[in-house]
Amino acid sequence: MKYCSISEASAKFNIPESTIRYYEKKGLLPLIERDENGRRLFSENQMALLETVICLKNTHMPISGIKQYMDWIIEGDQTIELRLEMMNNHKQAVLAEIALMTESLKRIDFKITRYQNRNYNGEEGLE
Amino acid sequence: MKYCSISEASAKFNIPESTIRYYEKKGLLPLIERDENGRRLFSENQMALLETVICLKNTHMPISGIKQYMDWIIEGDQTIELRLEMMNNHKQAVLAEIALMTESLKRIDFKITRYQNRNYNGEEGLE
DNA sequence: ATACGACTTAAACCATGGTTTAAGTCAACG
DNA sequence: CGTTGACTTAAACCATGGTTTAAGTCGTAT
Repeated sequence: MKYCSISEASAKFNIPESTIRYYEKKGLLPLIERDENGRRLFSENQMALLETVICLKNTHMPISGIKQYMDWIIEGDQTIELRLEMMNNHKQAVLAEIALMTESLKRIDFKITRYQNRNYNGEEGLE
Repeated sequence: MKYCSISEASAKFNIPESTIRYYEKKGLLPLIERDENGRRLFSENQMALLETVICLKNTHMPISGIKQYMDWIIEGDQTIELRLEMMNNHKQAVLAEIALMTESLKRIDFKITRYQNRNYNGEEGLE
């Protein structure tokens, strides 16, 4: 099994080392091993967990939620129902956010079109 | 022309009055009129501008960016090119963010499926 | 030997985006 | 007349999510 240093993990996922340390301190990355000098060793399992953290972060789950999820993973199989429910809820929240952004983007597109055509016919106000 | 009070604007867009005041203080809502007692009066134009602020906020434009856009609106037609460029750039940023969220959602969906089927065949690690 | 680079820690610091508080003004209602 | 409700202000406060700093340890290359 190959292990990664923090710099390799940082480079692989393109996030600062300081952020990885911060995540560990916040409990998002439990069970990270250390070498004989106290340096973090990321196993493939840990790299997968880090990728999961990033994935949840990309979809705007708060730190507290990610921590809860990670705590449940560590607890083991008896938390699968809880994790399933959490991911289902999160999925709905993400879909709602994407829908809101997509809707807002329509209005932005409308502005772009208006600016491109300079359609100011007196009905449009200031914008 | 009908005017709205801050409480009506708050109710219409479902955001706290304190947030509207904060936006005005930050320069996102310029030229708001006042009645003889100093209370804010939102014209239809102002309501449209507030909706624009909310739209940009929904798509995660920072306050500083929204302020720049509003400043350009106040400046008038000579800033149309700048506004067009800004909205085009912002649109690309929003599309990129939606793409990232959509991609991350795929991984979440994969977890959901795995939890539903309880497919733990020894190759999956802890999750 | 020493200096460099990669790492460690705890704690301080920072930006962003609001929210809350305290103190006050005004108009209308009982 | 007084109190209630809707509003005003400036300033303090807060949560979130990191980032930076300072001081130190280790292994390796010169």
